[in-house]
Amino acid sequence: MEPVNLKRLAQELKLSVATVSRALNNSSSTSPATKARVVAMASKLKYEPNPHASSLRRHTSKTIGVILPEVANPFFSLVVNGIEEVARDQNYHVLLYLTHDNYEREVAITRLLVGGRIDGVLMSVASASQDFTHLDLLRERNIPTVFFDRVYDGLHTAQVTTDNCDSSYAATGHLIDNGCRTIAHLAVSNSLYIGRARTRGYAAALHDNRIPFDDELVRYAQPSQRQDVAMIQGLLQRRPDIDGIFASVESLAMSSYEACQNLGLSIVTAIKIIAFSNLEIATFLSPPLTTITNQRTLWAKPPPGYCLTQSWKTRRFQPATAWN
Amino acid sequence: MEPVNLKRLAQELKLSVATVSRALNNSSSTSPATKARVVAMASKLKYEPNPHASSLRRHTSKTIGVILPEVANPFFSLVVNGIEEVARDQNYHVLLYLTHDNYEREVAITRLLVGGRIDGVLMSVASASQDFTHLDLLRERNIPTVFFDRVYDGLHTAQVTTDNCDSSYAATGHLIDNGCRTIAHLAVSNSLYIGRARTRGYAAALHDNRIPFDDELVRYAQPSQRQDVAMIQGLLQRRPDIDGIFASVESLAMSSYEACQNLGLSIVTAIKIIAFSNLEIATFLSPPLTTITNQRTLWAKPPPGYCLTQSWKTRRFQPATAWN
DNA sequence: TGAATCACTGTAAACGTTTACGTAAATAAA
DNA sequence: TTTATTTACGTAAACGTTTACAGTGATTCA
Repeated sequence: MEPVNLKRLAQELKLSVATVSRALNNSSSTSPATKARVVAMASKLKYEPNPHASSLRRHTSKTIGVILPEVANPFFSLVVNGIEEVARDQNYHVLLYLTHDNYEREVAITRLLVGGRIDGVLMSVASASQDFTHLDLLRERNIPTVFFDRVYDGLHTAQVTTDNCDSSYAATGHLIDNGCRTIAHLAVSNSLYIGRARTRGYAAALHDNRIPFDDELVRYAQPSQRQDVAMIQGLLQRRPDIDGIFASVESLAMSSYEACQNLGLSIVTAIKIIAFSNLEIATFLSPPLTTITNQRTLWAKPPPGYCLTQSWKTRRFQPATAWN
Repeated sequence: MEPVNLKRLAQELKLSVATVSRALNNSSSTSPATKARVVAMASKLKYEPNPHASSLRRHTSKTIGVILPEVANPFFSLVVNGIEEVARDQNYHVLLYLTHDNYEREVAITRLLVGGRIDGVLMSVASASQDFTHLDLLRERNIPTVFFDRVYDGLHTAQVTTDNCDSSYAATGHLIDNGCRTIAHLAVSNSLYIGRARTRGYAAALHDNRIPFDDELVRYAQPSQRQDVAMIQGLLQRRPDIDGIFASVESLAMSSYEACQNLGLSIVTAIKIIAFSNLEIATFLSPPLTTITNQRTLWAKPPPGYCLTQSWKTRRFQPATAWN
């Protein structure tokens, strides 16, 4: 079985490979007649160009790499959906890599991508990352990079993020307005800009309401969900005065639900929970979870240059809960 | 700025390109001394091989294409997680494509992949597909293909699926055992094997319990979630005798929750709902949703040849609900 | 000593495309 | 008609890697 490539088409049509190639890329200097013959034969033999040959020659792959912590998470699911959709519309391909918040994995993946496999990178940094030198390689090799959500502010590139500090301030304030006085903050990482921003908003809200900042109340995500639950249970047992939880990611909210259930603590009555989340079915949770939702924003056109910070709008307090 | 490729390394080391290539692929016939020199220089210059050149030459890309209806869905999220993990372990790359259950999209994507971009395809067929000729192209071009969950039984390849008929029989039986007599079945598609199998199990359970099969009670998913809710509301209003719903996918269960809420119908008391679902937080739903869970199975080794049907285990009735 | 083997390296072709350049015929301008 | 221009196509090189093959010393064996 002969392969279907340009050479094959050329033989079949008694033309040169170059002419066939030009005809298919509807270059200007090809006669309409042969162009028609070529496309007819191409569709007859179901010709599909070999992308590796083309990428090698053109130095572009029409492929973008997407590096995420995980995909089993409503927020990142939405992100992947959006990325794939836009990519497909532009005839781009999406290579997906998951770090599972593992630093070594992130480094290994980044290294893989600098060989020319992709034309650009979309990335949400792993929360376990402390050292970001591996990301500098992306700029050294001139690979356009956009950070989103969990951004790395060290590299001077485009980034897409929410107004984390502001939203966290509002979320914490919302708990305070509803009577909470001892509010735990469950954070992802303090080496990431996003983590620091959310903690900053939390602290600012406490300060403006004359509530002392208590270091013991700020806890960080563990490597596994199981450990998260244990950590939260421990915290709630050590500090029975806690009457509010501000979770900076959805999974920590769910772990809080589980911890409260295990301890027999009534959510809403005893402890109110608010979280950054994109869970569509938050209303059907028992009790409904108050969420801060990252709204999807569409870029009408690419940003001018690569050093712009675009932020998501966040819609606050979605949906209505039992206590607000 | 000179590019970092084999030629560059060869110049730097005063060796031929071939020797450098052999040293890096630790071929047998290279002296340990030069091999060491080469890898040292490669890591110094942060050399990464160009995958397109390599793929072109080797006729393999170490890349698999994954074609899914969507990713914003706990089941497919889990699937993507698993695929990416195994792929990364084997040094493979994952190209992700989403069909959004759109037939034309699926055809277009399939065509894209036959040009040699990928070494194999993992696919869950779009529910809107009626015609499967586009999939035959995959076999014509000898592209290894594995269908999962929403399988296409026309092509004689490996497929991974749940014991749909059996699980549906059990799920429907579970509703009947709990007193339901008028059970609606919300299905995805009847052109897909999976859809037919699930409906078959539903019908068999009715039959074995001497409940007549009622065509009006079998409804199919609509293009949008909003329309699903409207469809279910319509059904429930037309047929107030419905006391059970068997949803063949999670989103239809969630739409049922919404429909019941809109109509003021009490789930559990008035209507019991059971669904295929991988929603981890199903217990936290109000009321908890009874689910049939697709358990993840690991293939210890690839199947012998490509015409084996491997099935998932399904764990039934997870988690415990208020009514069972 | 000569032939045979071995370890290592270089030469060159190939993978399938794209594209600068050359060339021939056809057309336009003189 | 001759000359310039255009149109359409072919030739060949390039992209970066792999690999069959050949070549070169060095070592081994007879």
